[in-house]
Amino acid sequence: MEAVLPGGAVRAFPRATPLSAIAEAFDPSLAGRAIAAVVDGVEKDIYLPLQQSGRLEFITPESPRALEIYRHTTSHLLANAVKDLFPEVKIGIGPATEEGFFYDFERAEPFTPEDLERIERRMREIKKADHPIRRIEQPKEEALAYFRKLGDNLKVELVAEKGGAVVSCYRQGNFMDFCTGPHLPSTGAIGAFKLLTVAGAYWKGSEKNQQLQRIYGTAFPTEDQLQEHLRLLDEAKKRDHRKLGPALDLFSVEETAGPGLIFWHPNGTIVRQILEDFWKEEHRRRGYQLVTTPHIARDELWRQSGHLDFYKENMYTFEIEEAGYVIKPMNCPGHSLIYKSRLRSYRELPIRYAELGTVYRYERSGVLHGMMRVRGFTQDDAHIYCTRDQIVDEIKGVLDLVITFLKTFGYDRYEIDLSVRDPAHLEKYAGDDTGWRMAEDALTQALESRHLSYIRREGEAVFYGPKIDVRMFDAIGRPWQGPTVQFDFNLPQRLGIQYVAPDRSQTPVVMVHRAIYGSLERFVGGLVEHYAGAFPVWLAPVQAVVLPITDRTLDYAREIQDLLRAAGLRCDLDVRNEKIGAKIRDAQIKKVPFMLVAGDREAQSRTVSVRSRREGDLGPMGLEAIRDRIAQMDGGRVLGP
RNA sequence: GCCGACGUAGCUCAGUGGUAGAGCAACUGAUUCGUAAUCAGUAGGUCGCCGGUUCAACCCCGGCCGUCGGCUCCA
Repeated sequence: MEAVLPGGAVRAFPRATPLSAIAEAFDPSLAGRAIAAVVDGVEKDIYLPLQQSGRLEFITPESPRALEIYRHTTSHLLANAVKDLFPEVKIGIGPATEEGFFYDFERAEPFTPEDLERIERRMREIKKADHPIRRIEQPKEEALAYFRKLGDNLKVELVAEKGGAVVSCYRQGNFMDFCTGPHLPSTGAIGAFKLLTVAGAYWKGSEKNQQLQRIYGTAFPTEDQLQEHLRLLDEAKKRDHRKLGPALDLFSVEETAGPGLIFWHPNGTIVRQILEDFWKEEHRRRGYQLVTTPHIARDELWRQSGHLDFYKENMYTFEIEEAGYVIKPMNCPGHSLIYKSRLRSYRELPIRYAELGTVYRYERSGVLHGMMRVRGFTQDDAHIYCTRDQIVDEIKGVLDLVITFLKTFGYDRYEIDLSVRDPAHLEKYAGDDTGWRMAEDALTQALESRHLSYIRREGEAVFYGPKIDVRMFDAIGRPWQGPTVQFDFNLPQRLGIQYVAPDRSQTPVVMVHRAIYGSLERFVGGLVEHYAGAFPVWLAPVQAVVLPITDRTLDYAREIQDLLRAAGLRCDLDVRNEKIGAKIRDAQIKKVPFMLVAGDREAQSRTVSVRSRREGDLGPMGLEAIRDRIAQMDGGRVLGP
């Protein structure tokens, strides 16, 4: 029997040699370090024997796959501990996740933070006991009988639904769970872990089912990695826009006015307006026409568009003089009315209508989240109306726009999803087959012509058309919902959006929805976290602050402020009777990019001592020089310090 | 909406049934100072809201509102 490693190394072994022994034979440094193996592409527990010749690969704690195995095994450890402490609890599912792991439990009493501590202590005891973790393959009936006897009805349901005639379970000490594996070879092999929170979660993710208690935790091979992860969580907390936003006086949410409604303060409004101006400029340049549509409209429009059927529970409606009205939850019907206000010829296509349109949507209270998920928000919405042979160019144009924006804001890592129909259920989609194929081809072609890699997601398209979604990653690597481009085969049909073709026939138009920011609220919230509140000069609400050392230089300081203001820069002046250290500290906390210290020396030489919020003291500079430097960073949309 | 936790001064947080506290911020005064907090004083609270228990409630109980962590849903 032969084992082949990825490097090509080959060795012979007696039949049924344990994988761990093979690992050690190949490379003594792997002894006790290999946590699992991949045999001919299938993951196996490390203590299992090799039954026939094959290609082998070993998973060590450093392997990318290792994390998931550690976490999954830790989730079993969690369930094991919970069962020990609360035998009456029924266990649900317990997978590894991106950030750690969880396990769902059914229990009448809620788990308290004290329970979590007890559970964690028990987990450590079981880890210390170092029980071997062993895979058991048994007839489905036996596994069912086992969980039935324990009264673990959730598990019984799972085993019954999944698995073939023979199912695999993993046993450690007195605890056994239904699982495909692989797992670490023993509880002692488990690394560093920590339980984090408990939350409600519906059984099998459906609101119709009972709600279970989900205990979240995270786990890593080493304590250092765990600590680093906790540090990152802490860093994310410091960047939280819900904390920084009000602290930097950007926005607030007012209980009196209602949840999910954003009040943009002067500082936030500066950032917002810069985004709006930049957006308008880029759109006009690319042949978009700006439009403005009303915030309310008769319900008839929404009946025609279909929203009253499929979007009703998200819409605010009211009645005036016996007529029903809707507060707009979307801009597309309005734009389409402008299109339809007269006959359109193929000669005027494509038509691109763009609007920073404020919409209101009822969102369930539990989903609201700072500026990210709100009930009133402004979409940077545009709709492209074109013919079928224009769509590839149009999509290319949108992608170019998207890339420009991502670059400008410093989102240099992103992923693209192409969501297409579920080939198994073509009947649930609006529009004709040729249209869908053309649209999908157009999206693909455009992506490829721009050399953008993407992930094709079958069945992820919405019912009215295929789409491209961009996921952008912020400065600390977290993903954010970014730009989106969607075809719509439904609305043109429902609203009769057509153009007169060269043969004089009325032809349905192709409609594309697209947004770059998504919503100004969400985008600005994202920027706050991306920059940790330290906006680049071009976006900073205050770009520079003049700090006089004493009242003697107050007039000189005013002069500097005026000079910068005259250049169109946003410059504050700290007139408080404070020591320079205190003024600097406060400017640092407000994350002002430049501090301009003006004391007697500077007044004498008509200079300022420049301090950068990131680089500290830069020494004295001439007034015009610093003004020009800041103006250059402003105009050039420089991202640096 | 559902499960759980939380809600005390502008902010961060003490306060376990007997008249509500600190630091920072604010205000006033003194100080005029060189790269992340000068000193002193003053003011600031129907303890989220409503109801109940009690001689007495920030504290115990119930309802509601809001926030947070999730689920579900989404720009």
